[in-house]
Amino acid sequence: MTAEQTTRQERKQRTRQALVDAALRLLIDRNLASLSLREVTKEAGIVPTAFYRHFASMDDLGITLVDESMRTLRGMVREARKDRSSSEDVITSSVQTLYSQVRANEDHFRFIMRERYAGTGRVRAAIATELRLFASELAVDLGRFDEMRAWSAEDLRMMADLIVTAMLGTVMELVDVDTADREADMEIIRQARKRLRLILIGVAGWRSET
Amino acid sequence: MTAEQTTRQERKQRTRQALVDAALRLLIDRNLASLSLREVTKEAGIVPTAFYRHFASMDDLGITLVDESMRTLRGMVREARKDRSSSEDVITSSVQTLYSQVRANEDHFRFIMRERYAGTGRVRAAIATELRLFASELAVDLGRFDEMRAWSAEDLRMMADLIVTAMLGTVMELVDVDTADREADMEIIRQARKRLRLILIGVAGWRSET
DNA sequence: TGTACATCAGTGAACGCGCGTTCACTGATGTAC
DNA sequence: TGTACATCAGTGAACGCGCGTTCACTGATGTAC
Repeated sequence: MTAEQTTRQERKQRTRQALVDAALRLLIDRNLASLSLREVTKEAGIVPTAFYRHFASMDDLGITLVDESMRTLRGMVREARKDRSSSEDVITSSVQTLYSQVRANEDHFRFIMRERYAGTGRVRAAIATELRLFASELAVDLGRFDEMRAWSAEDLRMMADLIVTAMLGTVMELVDVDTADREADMEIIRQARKRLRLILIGVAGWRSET
Repeated sequence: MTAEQTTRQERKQRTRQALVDAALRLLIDRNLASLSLREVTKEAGIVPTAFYRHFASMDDLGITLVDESMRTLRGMVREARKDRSSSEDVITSSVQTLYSQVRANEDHFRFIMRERYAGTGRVRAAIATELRLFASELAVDLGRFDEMRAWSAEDLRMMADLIVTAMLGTVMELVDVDTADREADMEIIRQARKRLRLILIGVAGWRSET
């Protein structure tokens, strides 16, 4: 009734997002390779042929999903940096940030975890590249801590990989569809903290061989 | 020419194995959900309808693949126990065992890594159960070391999970199809050793909170 | 503001294809006598 | 050893279905004058 005008461009963008969201919804308990173009368009409420107005192929949509999900992941790190400066316990605040970010963007995290190894071709490669970049940034961050200022780049990188792997393990536990028991969340968080703590003790005692 | 008699039962078993092997071959760069019954039978050299003489469904074949692959994994641990007693360096011998076992059974390890998160329903559940069992056994093993005799069951379990996760990460690196550069193997092994060493330093310094 | 034309997101019919599954069958192997 | 019948792994035709993709279309929005 009010004069809200939506441009053709705006509505196209909205349909495109509807396709992305529909795909993420359908990917909750499936993987990309088993998802058909027709299913996605049906879920999004458009006709199959209209898909091509937005993506060249399902593979193309997959890349878009990687991009969008990775933006969420990077947003999490930004969030973690903020929280870290406001708290004294690095472990507790990092795990807490991880938890709230995962819960707020379950679909994105689940998609990345699932396609990381299962994905084919470009999608898998895109995730691998992004995660490598992600670990590199973390390594740089770690190098700023007093305890690790003297570490070699390689050791920092190993350390970052270990943390990323442990964190992704926690993400998987949180995002697992079969474990819908939300009361178990606190237990998962507790384990995540313990795991990080053990790694940090290892770090404190680390003397490189090389 | 020589009187080699093969029973009907033997030949049936052989065809069944041909189906399993065909599936593993096709799963090198795909996941189970995207594999069709007709593709498997074609690769195995039989007619599609004959599939049902051996498996009730593709899901059923999937469970068989999990069983067979997990037998390989358990075989690896048995091998590791043997090697360990003959060497003084636990880390070096364990990683060496892991390496040779992965290289000798690439298809099995790749299948497990891929379907661990990507798999649907029964297959995914079967892998999760087997890996949990696997970590439990490792926890018991760890409890026998002098340094960890006083550890709580929970701490031992966390420790085992951390090791399993790190090891599976190494397996994935080794088994990755995109990284066909076999000269990089030694580098992966070196990193795996470093990672384990850092974890063990953490263990040495560990004092439980609870 | 009004008109005439261009753009283009979404439609709907149609295509050929591979899919899982059914069914009646074949013919070699196994078994009973 | 020889015969008659039973078993059953593998065959091949047939089915209905959902798939990705093509194409000509519609009608609302955008643009030029």
